[in-house]
Amino acid sequence: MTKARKAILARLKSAKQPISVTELAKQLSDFCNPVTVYRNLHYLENNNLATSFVLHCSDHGTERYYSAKEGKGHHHWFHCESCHQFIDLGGCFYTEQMRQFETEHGFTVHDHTFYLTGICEDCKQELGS
Amino acid sequence: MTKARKAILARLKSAKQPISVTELAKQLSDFCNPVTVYRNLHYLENNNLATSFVLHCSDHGTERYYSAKEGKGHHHWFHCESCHQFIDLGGCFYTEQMRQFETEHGFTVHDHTFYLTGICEDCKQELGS
DNA sequence: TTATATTTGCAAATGACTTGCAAAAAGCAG
DNA sequence: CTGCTTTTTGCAAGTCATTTGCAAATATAA
Ligand SMILES: [Mn+2]
Ligand SMILES: [Mn+2]
Ligand SMILES: [Zn+2]
Ligand SMILES: [Zn+2]
Repeated sequence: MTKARKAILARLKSAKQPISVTELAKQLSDFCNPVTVYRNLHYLENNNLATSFVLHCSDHGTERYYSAKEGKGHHHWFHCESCHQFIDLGGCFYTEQMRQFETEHGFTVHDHTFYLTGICEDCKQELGS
Repeated sequence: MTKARKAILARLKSAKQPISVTELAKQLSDFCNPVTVYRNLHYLENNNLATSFVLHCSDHGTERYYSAKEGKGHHHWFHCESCHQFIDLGGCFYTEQMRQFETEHGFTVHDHTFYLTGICEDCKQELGS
């Protein structure tokens, strides 16, 4: 495992929330090239060391966010469109319902996306109201 | 209301599922410019005549999909990554849970995204297995 | 119909993400 | 350690959805 690879994985592990590639590349900018970040994130995801999802935020547009995959299963998140922090909503609670949909409609689910966007408690206060 | 606007809204209304801007622009290509499609979709959404969401499909990448907003509330969808058709999962059933999350975490939800991706029944057969 | 406001097309820009290619680093055998 | 093979990296350039500036065309108001 190369040092760029190690650094990226370490950064993902130390984060308590998903990070966008843009942000990650910025943080590692004097360590490696953005292209290397992209390539290694693919590598990490293919090797089950990381997971990602695509989220659209009004300020930052559409980006892919990554987290390290350490034991704990699939989580869902709330994203604050003011401070851009994520709040963990806990483990996935849709497995049952997805099975239901599968039998009901005959399709096979490969993946699912669920997230909330809005304003977090702290930002509500800072922005008054 | 201009004729481009009317044509776009008509197309959205006649569709029984969300359409990507790319697809919509292609369908209306000898009628108006893609830029006009983009601009009018923004107009329609701002005026509550259409809704949209961003979805990532392995084949087509990340795109925004639009539907006409005719009475019926917010729906969720399954997207087939083989034939790229959407299957309606019915009206939104998360309002209750979102209120729950709001009180639990103190944030205010402005929007939410939920969708499934996979292979539809027909495509499973065609692709054997 | 004329004046004013809005919309359209075209060309160019943006921004996330990918790709070709040659140099650099990592793995491996001796 | 050393020479050799494989993988990874950086750089430049490309792709693709979406946006923007600007002047011409169209719609709306007077
Ligand atoms: Mn954000
Ligand atoms: Mn698709
Ligand atoms: Zn916040
Ligand atoms: Zn299908």
